[in-house]
Amino acid sequence: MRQQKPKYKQIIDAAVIVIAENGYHQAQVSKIAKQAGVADGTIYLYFKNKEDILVSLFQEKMGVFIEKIRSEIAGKTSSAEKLYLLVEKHFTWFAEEPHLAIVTQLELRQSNKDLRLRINEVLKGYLDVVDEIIQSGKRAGEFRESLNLRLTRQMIFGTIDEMVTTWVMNDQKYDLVATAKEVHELIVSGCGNH
Amino acid sequence: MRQQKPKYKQIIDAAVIVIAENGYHQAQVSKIAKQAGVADGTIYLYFKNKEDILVSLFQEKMGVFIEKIRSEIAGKTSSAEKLYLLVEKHFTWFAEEPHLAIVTQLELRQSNKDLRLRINEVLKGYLDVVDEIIQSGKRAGEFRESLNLRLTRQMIFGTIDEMVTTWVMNDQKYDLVATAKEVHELIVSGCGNH
Amino acid sequence: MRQQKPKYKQIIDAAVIVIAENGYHQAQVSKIAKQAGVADGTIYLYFKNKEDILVSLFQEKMGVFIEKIRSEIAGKTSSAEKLYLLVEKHFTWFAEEPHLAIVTQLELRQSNKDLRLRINEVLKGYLDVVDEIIQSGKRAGEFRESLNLRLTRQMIFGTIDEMVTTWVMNDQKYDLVATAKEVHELIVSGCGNH
Amino acid sequence: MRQQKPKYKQIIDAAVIVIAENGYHQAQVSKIAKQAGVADGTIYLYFKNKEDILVSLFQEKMGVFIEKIRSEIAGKTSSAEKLYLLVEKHFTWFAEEPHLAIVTQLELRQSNKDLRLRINEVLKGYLDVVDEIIQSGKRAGEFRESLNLRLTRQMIFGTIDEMVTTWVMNDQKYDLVATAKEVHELIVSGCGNH
DNA sequence: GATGAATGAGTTTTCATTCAT
DNA sequence: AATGAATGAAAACTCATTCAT
Repeated sequence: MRQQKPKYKQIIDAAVIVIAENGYHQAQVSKIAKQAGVADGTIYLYFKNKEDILVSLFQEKMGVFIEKIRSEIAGKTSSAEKLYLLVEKHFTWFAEEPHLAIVTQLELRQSNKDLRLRINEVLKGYLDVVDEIIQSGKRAGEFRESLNLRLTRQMIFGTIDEMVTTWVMNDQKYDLVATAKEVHELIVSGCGNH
Repeated sequence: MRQQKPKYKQIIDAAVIVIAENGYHQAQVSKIAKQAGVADGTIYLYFKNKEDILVSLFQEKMGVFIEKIRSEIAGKTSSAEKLYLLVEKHFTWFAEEPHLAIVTQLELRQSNKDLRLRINEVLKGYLDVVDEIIQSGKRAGEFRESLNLRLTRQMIFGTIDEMVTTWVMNDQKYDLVATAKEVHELIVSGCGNH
Repeated sequence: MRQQKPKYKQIIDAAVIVIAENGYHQAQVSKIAKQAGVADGTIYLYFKNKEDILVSLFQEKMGVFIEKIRSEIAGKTSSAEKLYLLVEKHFTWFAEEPHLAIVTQLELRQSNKDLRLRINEVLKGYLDVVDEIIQSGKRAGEFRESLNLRLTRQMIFGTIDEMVTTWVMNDQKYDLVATAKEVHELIVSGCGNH
Repeated sequence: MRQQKPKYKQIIDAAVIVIAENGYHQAQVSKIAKQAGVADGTIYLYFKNKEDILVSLFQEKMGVFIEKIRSEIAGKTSSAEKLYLLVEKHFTWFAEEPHLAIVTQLELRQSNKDLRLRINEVLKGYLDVVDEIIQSGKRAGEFRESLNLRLTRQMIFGTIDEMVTTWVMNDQKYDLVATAKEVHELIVSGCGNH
C-alpha cells in the first residue's frame, strides 16, 4: 500500500478538482501543486510522474468504491438485487462526487493508450464484481445458463458507463440515480417484450 | 457539401492510417501530409486545422456507414431483425476497417471536450437510427411499451460500443462479428431468465 | 518608367487600402490581389515580389507629390514662402489621403532595414527639394549663412515627419493642416525669443 | 517593480546585442537565450512573451536615461542650457551605446502598432522632460510666449530623433555628439536669419 | 522532507512564391 | 496575359521534470 501521509491524499483530491474544472490538458502539475498547497517538486516525492497521479487517483477512488459495493452486496442472496445495488450505488457514487464523474468519464479518457491499459487494470476489480454477480445469477437460475460471461459483463458495464457518460456530457442536469430502476430492468430483461 | 477532389479523401485516408499506427499524439500533420503524398500546407487548403481533419474523418466515415445501415434495415419489418442488422453491420464495418476501429474507439476519444461535442453531433445520426428501431419495435409490440427511449438507446449504444472497444483493446484478436448474435440476444432479452 | 497598364495602378491602390486597414503584417499578397480584383499570380507579372509592391507604391505616390511641390514653389521667390508651401502641401497631401498617411507613417516602417534603405532612395528626391529651399534661402539672406545644410534638412524633415506621425498615431483626429503656419514659424524661428 | 535578479538584466542586454546584430526579424528567442546564457524557457520566467522583452528593454534603458537627464538639468537655470544638455546627453547616450541606438532607431520601429503604443507610453516620460524645459523657458522669457507646447515638443523630439536615425542609417560613421551645438542652435533659433 | 528556479524538447500553421494550364 | 492550387520553410512558447539548497 502507498504512503498514507496527508500530502498524498491532498494531492489526489487537488488533482480531481483541478482536472474537473480545467480539463485534462489544462491541468498542469503546477496547478495541481498550487491547489494542493505544496510545491511543484513535492508532487514528485509522492508520485512517479504526472500519469502516476491519474492512475493513483483512479486506483484510490475506485478501490474504495469497489469495497463499498462488495460489502453492500455481501448480504444479498438475489442476483437481481445485487445487480440493482451495483447500478444504484454506481450512480449514487458519481452523483455525490460530480468532480470525480467528470474526471473518470471525460478527462481520464483523453489519456494515451498506455495509461488506459493501466486504468483497465484497476477496472478489473470492478469487472470482477460484475462477473461474480453474473455467475451467482447463473448458478441460482436467475440468469440464463447460456450467458456468455465476457459479453454479459461488457453489456452491463457498457450500459452503466454510457449512462454516466451521457449524464456528465449533459452537465449532470438530470437525476441519474432516479434512472437506476429502469436501467436495471433494461439489463435484466433487455428491450424485448416477453 | 465539401469538395470531393481526390486530395480531400487522400488526406482523410492518410489520417486514419497515421493515427491508427502512431496514436493520436504522435500523428503530426507533417506525418499525415507525407502519408497522403501532399505538402504540409496543402492540408490547410482542405481542412481548417488539425482538429478539423478528425471531425471530417468521423463525419465522412460515419455518414457513409449510417446510410448503409439505413438502406439495410429499410426492407425489414421485424424490429429484432433490424436491431440484429445494426449490431452485425456495426461489427462487420469495424472488422473490415481495423484502422478506423482503432481511431474511433481509442484515439478519437483522446481529443478534448469541444471536439467530442462535435463528434457527438455526428453520432446523433446513428442514435436516430437506434431510436427509430426502438420506436418501430414498440409500435409493433415486439418491444415493451414501457421502454424509456433515451435509456434504451443508451443501453444499446453503450453495449455495442463497449464490445468494439474491448475488442480493439484486445488487439482485435478474436472474431467480433461472431459475437453479433449473442450481443443481439443480450440486448433484446437482457441477462434475465424468462 | 514602369508599365502603366491599368492593373499596375489597381494593385498599388489596393495595397494602400489593404495595408492601411489591416496593418503591414496582415496585408497578405492574396488579400491585396483580392482587393485589386486579380489573381495572386498576376501580382508577380507586375511586381518582382511583395517588397517591390511597397517600394513601387512609395515611389509612385511620393514621385507625384514631389512634382506637385516643385511646381507649387517654382514661382515663389521668398524661401520662407517656399518652406511654408512645403509644410502646408505635405500636411494637405496626407490629410487628403488618410490611408496613405497610415501606410507611410506607421506600416511602411515595419519593414526591414533593406527596404528602408530603398525607401530612403525615394525620399532623396523630397530631401533635394528641402535642400534647394535651404540653399536659396541662404543665398537670398533669408536664412543664416552658417546653416549646416545636412542638419537643417534633418531638422526640417524630422519636424514635419514627427508632426504627421503624431497626428496619425492620434487617429488623425485633429486638423493637421491648421498647424502648418505654426510649424513653419517653429522651423524658421526656432523656439527662441528674439 | 520588476525583479532585479541578474537574469532579467542578462536577457535584456543579450536582446540588445542580438537584435542590433541580426535585426528584429532574425532575433529569435532562442538566439537571445543563447546569448544570455540561459535556456529558452527561462526567458518566459522573466518576460511574458517576445514583445515584452522589447518593451521592457526600452523601459529599462529609457527609464535610466530619463533619470540621468533630469538630474543633469536639475541644477541649471537657463532653459537654453537645459535644452543643450538634453541634446548633448541624448547624442552621447547613443554614441556610447551603438547597439542600443540601432535597436531603438531602426529595429524597434518594425514592431506592430500595439507595441508602438506601449513604447509611446515609455516615451511619455522623455517628452515630459521636454515639456518642462519649454515651459520653464517660456516662464523665464527665454522662449516665445506664443509657443504651442505640443508642436514645439514635436519639433524638438522630431529633430533630435531624425538626427540620431540618420546617423544610425549612415552606420554611425560620423561624430554625432559633435553636432549637438549646431542642432541646439537650430532648435532655438530655427533656420531664419534674425 | 520540501522547495521552486531552471531546463529544453517538440509541433502547428502561415503565406510568399511558383508554374502548369 | 492570367490563373490559383500547391508548395515547404520557419519559430514562439509550454510544461513535465530535475536538483541544488
